[in-house]
Amino acid sequence: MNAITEKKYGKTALKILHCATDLFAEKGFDGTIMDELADRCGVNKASIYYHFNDKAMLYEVCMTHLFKQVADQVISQVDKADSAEQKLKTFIYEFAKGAYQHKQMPATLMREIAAAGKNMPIPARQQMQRLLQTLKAILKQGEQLGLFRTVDPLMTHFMIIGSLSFHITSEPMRLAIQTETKMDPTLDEAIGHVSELIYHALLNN
Amino acid sequence: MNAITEKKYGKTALKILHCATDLFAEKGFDGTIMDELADRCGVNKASIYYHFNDKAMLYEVCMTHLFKQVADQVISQVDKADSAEQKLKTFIYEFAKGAYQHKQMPATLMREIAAAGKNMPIPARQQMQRLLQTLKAILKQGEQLGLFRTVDPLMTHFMIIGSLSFHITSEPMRLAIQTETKMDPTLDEAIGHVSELIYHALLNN
Amino acid sequence: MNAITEKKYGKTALKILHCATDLFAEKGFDGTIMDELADRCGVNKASIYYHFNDKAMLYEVCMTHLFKQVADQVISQVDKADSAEQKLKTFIYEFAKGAYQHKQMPATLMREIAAAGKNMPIPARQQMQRLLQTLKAILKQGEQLGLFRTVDPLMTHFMIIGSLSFHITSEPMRLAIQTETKMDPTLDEAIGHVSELIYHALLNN
Amino acid sequence: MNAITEKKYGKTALKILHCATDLFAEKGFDGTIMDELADRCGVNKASIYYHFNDKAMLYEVCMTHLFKQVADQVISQVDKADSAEQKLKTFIYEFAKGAYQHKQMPATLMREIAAAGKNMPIPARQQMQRLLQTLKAILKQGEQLGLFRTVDPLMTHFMIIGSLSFHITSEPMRLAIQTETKMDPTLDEAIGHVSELIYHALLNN
DNA sequence: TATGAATGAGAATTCATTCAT
DNA sequence: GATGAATGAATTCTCATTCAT
Repeated sequence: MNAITEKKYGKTALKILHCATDLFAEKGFDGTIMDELADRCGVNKASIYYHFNDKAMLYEVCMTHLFKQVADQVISQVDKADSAEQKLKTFIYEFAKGAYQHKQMPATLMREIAAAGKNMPIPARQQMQRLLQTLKAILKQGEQLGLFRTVDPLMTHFMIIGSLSFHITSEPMRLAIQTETKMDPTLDEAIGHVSELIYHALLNN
Repeated sequence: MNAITEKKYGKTALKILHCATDLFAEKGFDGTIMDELADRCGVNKASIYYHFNDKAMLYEVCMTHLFKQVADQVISQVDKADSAEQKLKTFIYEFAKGAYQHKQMPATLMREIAAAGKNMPIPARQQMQRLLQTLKAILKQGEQLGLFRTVDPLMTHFMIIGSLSFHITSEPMRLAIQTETKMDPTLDEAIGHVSELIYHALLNN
Repeated sequence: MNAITEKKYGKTALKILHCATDLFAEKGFDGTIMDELADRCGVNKASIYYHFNDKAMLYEVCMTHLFKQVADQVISQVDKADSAEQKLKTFIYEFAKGAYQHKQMPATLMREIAAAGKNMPIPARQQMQRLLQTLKAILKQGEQLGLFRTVDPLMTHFMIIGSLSFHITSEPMRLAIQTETKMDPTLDEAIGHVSELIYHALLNN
Repeated sequence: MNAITEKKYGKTALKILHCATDLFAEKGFDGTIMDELADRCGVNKASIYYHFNDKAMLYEVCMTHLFKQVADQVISQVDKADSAEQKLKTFIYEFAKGAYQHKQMPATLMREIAAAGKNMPIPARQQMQRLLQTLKAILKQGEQLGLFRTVDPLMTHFMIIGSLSFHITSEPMRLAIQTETKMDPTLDEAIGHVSELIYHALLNN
């Protein structure tokens, strides 16, 4: 049971939340139109305002839940891993999986970063901070053990989430572009490739 | 002399084009307001419509020129390099430099990829294709020489532009976040780090 | 209860429809300004767009209802008449009366014919077709009985609606021009004169 | 040599005048856009303002010339006719011919009458007055000689110009409507029919 | 809670007209 | 006289938000 499906939201509110998360990811905050949202979820427009105060608030709730889901998942799995090496692999893998499963997240993240985070709701931003802190700890530990090259953690963080976000979000474009009728790799293969690539980049030697 | 400053556009049109490119990168297509644009460039709003037919057309011209500049620069430098290894390094380095110098480009690219390319003007998209083709050729050559690991070129392409776009675009956020008062690396250092990281990921062994 | 006042339209929509029909007749499609319309009916401009999608759609609804009203009235009365002679008289008289009562109709008709019907909404045009078919049937019947001269029905149709439209629509001009202070004939007198004139023109001998 | 082709207008001005007359007839004053006009005559927009002060002035010149041409032709021919009967026939015939040859005239007339003459430039209106006075004289004479029925001259005037204007202007619509592939009558046949019809209506007995 | 209707404040676009050359 | 560029004042249409029921 994820954050959004929890207690406090009724059936209508949940419908709104899900459609809104999709729509915001698809069109961005400015490109999302409340009428269209209402149509999409088959809910009266005024209902949206009844359940969420306004567009900005709705955005905040959507984004916070979206980012929290992924952050929670990544962090909880990382915590279970033993070695720095395993933790790093887990971090990459779980972030990739979370982003794959919640494609609205990398899409939104890209828009927000493009906008220099000016529209990113604070609570959503905090979720990204949690992930960054987690990575920092892993890198520090691995570095101290001589496993990883010494890298700037922030730069590394953005490389990981950047590579994966681009990779995942560009899937529809890739399929459209691909002239050779080569099948796109499966979810796990793709994640595997990308995370290996990144992991490779960080590894000492 | 880059594409935009060429003949064909007068002083006013150029002013509009430059401001618009900035504004679109900053706020996205939907977030950009024509009144604000007119104000920014100190031009009458109707003038914008005189020179460019509408917002969409203006966007197309801006984006095409923006992407063409970077693509031209990358490709021309890659062509000058000798070995596959040097070409790859050049590709990464020049893309990074171009994106650094034209920060509107990675920002826009991120928004467009987030929108699954649905708003990306065709001519701008073609510039990205040129870059992809260039990388493909490099990877093929390097692979045949046994220098590079066998990687999916599309995936690799997105990793390179994804990492760098995130890195460059997140600069303001990084500066804001950075609690420790550590100086941000200089342009060349930053580019160097990131490109080395990526290069490392692709290298055999 | 006429077509416009029927169910389907609420109070506000009806107000808009009535004012718009007047304004379109007065100023034509291009001369009608939405702000002015909003002011005239004391309704917010956005309400117009809420009820009718855009200016063109509003025009279509207005015109269709306007022409339908007159066509319905004419045709239902013609159906009640017995002889071809009576039917022709009824046709002319009822069209004249309808046009007199709904002066927006001849005015609009004139503009539309002047524009070669290029802006006439299809459903409104169909109402004119119904009238033409009705007249055709009358003329055919009267001709077969040897009552009417053999005339081109289309030409006759345009003569009837042309004469009456000009007559009715020119009323304000006539009143303005008329130097001699002769009272304008009453509604029925005027209709009587004109329709007699036309009737005369068609009659055998 | 008609009024427009006379001395005072150069080649460019004449081109503008002709195109403008067409365009005004086609789209009306409000529907005519100066850019479109400039395009149509292949003349720079500023040139139009150089030759004619503004849109209203251009309209006045066009309309005055247009209406004067027809009025002159009708009146000069009527003057040549002997009997009241001949004069009436000539009036109808020449008006029809003039309107046929200058189709912009009936089209404009219809729009102007629909607008209750509110936009009709004074000089153009005066041309219509000249025609009306001519008809009045004819009718009076014919009436006194017992040839014509006693009819309201204004009403009669509008019937004549109304019938003919509708007939002439509706030609494209008639051709479009005509399901039976019956040829449209030739110019003279059509004029003959309509004028006979009208003449019939006025004749005593 | 839900909904159709309403609305003020925009935002895109158009258009007659003017200006500088 | 001619022309490309510029512009202020509309004008159409949109959209987040609120209201009444």
